[in-house]
Amino acid sequence: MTTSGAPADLLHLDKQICFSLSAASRAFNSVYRVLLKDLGLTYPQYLVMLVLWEHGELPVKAVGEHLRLDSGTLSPLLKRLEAAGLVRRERSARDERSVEVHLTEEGTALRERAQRVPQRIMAATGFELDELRDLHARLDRLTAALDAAARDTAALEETADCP
Amino acid sequence: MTTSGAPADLLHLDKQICFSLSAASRAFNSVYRVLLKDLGLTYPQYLVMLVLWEHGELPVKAVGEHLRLDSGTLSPLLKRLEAAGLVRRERSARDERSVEVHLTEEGTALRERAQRVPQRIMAATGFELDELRDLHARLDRLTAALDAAARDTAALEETADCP
DNA sequence: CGTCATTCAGTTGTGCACAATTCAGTTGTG
DNA sequence: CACAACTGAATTGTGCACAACTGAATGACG
Repeated sequence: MTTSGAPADLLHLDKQICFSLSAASRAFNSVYRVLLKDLGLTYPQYLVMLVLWEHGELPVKAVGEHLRLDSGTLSPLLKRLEAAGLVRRERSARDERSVEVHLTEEGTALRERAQRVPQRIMAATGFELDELRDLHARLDRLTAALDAAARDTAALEETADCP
Repeated sequence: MTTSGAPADLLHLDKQICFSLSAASRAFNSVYRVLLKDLGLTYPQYLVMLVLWEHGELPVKAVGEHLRLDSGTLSPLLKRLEAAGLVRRERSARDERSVEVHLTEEGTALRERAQRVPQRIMAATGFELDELRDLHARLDRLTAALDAAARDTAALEETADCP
């Protein structure tokens, strides 16, 4: 595949598609930011709280697996949640390497106030529930494919010239 | 609308949907990161270059409008592109407030090597062109709705209790 | 003509994402 | 038991997103 086989059109299309994903992500982020300001949470902090509300106490590692975030992102984020009084972090007794994240009473209580967030987000999207679910499914399929491609870096490196 | 009207299910669904968007965005980012390493570009830098390749020289302001990014993000990013020798920044003669971003020869030449990126991305997604276009359209519609909602913060603040 | 609001780029500060590294704790193997 | 390999969290450094602010240049209006 030579470069001349890929017209500028493709670059233009790429701009539209990759831009629309990052724009959508930032737009979502910005709407969540407004709604979450009341709760004193950022969007990633909200995601962490959702995981904890759903599963109760979890090791940092497990939180990271649910959200695909590593310790480099989670450690400072969890410290901020702890400083805000929403969680406690405690070294696990059975494995001293592991740190368990517990909800405080305040953290548990915040769930009540968070209940109204999703509906307001849905209202802001103007999408029907079905449509959101459909989008959700597509995005997950996309993510799975991209992850597979990223994991197999070598294959990705060669797609351009080794069929 | 009371909180008891919003069952925990909605929080669970919200987790799935908002998580899948941020996950998709990060997965895309990570695949682009691999492909763009060759070109010495990050993903946002690539977006800026796409805009410049398409439109030629532009004031910083215009670049920001194309990508919905503000000067706080663009100023340091453009400095890095300048340090890499891909663009020059020059105060506009006719309006000294404005800074025009020009492609250098090197920046223009990079376009050739960028041509192959979109196809490799598409291969990584495993999506057909039509499907990507469809996703693109949905995401844009979503972004437009979210932007409208965010812009009208007051309305958003009230959706929960003031019909 | 001078003042004042606006516009544009840049800076500062906070928070997130991620790669790379560090370090303590754990586990497997000889 | 000893030692190597691994694991989990934290730290460091780079870059992006965005809010809030600064400061210079412009333009409008009295």
